[in-house]
Amino acid sequence: MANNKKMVEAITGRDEDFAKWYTDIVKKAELVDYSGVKGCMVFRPYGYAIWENIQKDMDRRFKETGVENVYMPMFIPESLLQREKDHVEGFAPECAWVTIGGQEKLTERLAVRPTSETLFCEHYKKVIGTYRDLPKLYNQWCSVVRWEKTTRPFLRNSEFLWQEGHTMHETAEEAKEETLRMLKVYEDFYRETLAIPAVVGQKTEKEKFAGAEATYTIEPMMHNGVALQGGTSHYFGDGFAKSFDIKFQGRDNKLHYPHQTSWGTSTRMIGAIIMVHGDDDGLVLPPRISPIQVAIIPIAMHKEGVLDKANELKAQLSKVFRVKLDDSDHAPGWKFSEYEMKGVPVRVEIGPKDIEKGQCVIVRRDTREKQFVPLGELESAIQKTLDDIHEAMYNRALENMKEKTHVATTYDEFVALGKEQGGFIKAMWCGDSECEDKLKEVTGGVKSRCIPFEEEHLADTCVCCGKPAKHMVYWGKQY
RNA sequence: CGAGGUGUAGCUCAGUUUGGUAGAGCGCUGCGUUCGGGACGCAGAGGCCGCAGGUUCAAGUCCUGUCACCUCGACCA
Repeated sequence: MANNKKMVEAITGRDEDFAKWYTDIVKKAELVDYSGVKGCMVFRPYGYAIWENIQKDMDRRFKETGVENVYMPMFIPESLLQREKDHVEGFAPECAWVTIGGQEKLTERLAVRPTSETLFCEHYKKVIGTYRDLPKLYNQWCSVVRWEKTTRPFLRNSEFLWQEGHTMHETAEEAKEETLRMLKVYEDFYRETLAIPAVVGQKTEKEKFAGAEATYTIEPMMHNGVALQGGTSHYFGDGFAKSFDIKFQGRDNKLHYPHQTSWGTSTRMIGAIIMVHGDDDGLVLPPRISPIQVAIIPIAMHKEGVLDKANELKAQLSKVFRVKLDDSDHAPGWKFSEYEMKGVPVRVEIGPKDIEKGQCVIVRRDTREKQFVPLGELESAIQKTLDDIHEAMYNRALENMKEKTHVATTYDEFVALGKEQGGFIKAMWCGDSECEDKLKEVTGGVKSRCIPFEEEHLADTCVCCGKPAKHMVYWGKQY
């Protein structure tokens, strides 16, 4: 096989057809399978293992801030969903409804939860009585259902797995702090665990969550210049508390409404991993969530001692890493490609020549860099390589994000960038949603992503209407 | 939800125009030879042609309907 040829033939080139490349990876890396219901997918072991590793890491981070896990029912009576006006308007159009139970028609139809604010509120009403009951910091891992028109694995599913945190606080300040604290948890998780950089900031009025007072978001940039809403954190004020009549007796012996937050991330993060890090040969998984961190490939394993040595390495490395020894009778070259397609960060090759010299070969997935390592130093070499890979993956993603971030100071610039370049566009904005509508219209889908925490002053006037600018906004097309 | 496309073996697809015995490559199973970038030989298994109706002596092929998937819009995590 020629040196510069793609190693894996089964996957469409990334720059050739990004959408097809994405679907190829999802299938070939055995992440999911389609089911008989539109937009509902089977998580295969390898795909689910990624989710489990994500859960484990995030869950630890949540709990370190004092969050407790709970589980709410999956059905929401229609009357309950309707208690908060903006909320129901936002979600009712994409609800799945249960109207029959067994043989009986239900007197009130039940929504399959699209999100659980209303259920948490109903419960909080019962368990919050005094300021001593606050804060309440609950999270649940579950699936939710939204009847989407067009679906894509991980990015847009009818049913998807996620976590939703819902908290109640004594004061608005505390709730606001919590909203930003959890956004920071997401940001840290993306950087430290997924090796994905992102823009963080506040959603505009038009883009904020149904029923929220403020919505914050983390927006990573995909390799093809399309943004993805990677997680959101909402401050609700006491709006839901009023709608649901949740009150507590304060330190002043008077009744008060508590202040609320919610925050969520979903299996969409797996889509982000694929689209930020993947290459022409398949997945490239961040080492910290990769189900297999080290794939051991024995070379000429029929030869005396090879398999024994490979097993020995496996036993030794398994104490520290997630390890797979592939002793199937596929040719080594086949195995190389297989684990590259699945994004395994480090491959260890061990063959007769290595054993003779007391060494082995380690190869990193992201750069394919090969390294001969004495067996005695294998563990530390792998640890270092995994850390290096994480670092390099983050830096490449950051580079891509920077490269795809443009500045527009005039309307014409904005339209040209939006139509031709993709990526983020930084531009000033007056604060009117009419300008958001117009820019989206003329660019074919560029929307405001967020107002970043760190704004720059690029110009005095709105890029769209020319009125005085209030904010710098990141704009872009999104999944 | 609008426009277009596709459903035939595990996968990629031919066969549909002109109705007449279900096909290829890859993969899979067994045996042997191989093994440092998707090895080779021989022998095999595998299909209610997405699903439901209809037309016909006869339907993968024609007609209705339906479901799923893909691409592009509108909507959304």
